[in-house]
Amino acid sequence: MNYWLIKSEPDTYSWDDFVKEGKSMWDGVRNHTARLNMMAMKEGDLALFYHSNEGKEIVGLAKVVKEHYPDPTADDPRWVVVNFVPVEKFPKPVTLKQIKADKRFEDMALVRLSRLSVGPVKPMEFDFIMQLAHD
DNA sequence: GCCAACGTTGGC
DNA sequence: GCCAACGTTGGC
Repeated sequence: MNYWLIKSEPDTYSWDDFVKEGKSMWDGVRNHTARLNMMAMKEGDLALFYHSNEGKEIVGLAKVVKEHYPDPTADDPRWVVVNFVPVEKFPKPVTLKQIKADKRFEDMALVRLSRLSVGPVKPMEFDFIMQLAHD
């Protein structure tokens, strides 16, 4: 089981939109590093759902229900999508500010590669986030 | 609105 | 194949 973090601008696609749809095809990723991460995702992997730009906080948890397949919105068939379903909305969203202030997250991809839209999360980091999101 | 980080493009 | 110029993303 691996853990991930996926970013979305809430103006474009928010957590509420995601819940309303019940399922999401994560399309539009046009970055090679992000693509590699998507291709490494397995069914059942968990992903933190982050609101970039507006909010700048991790708002909930999603689960991979379908592994990578070609992105129907792309000209080039090498771009891929993954399907997610919502698992849980966090009672206490974890803000980027909190994460940056906490030494346990200093090596986190979210902090070090701020522009990466789909990044890995270490099991320890995932556990800490889950604690912050629920206490 | 600015700027840093990063990716892409195009001239050489 | 290098690198400068430019565009985009995302935090502040």
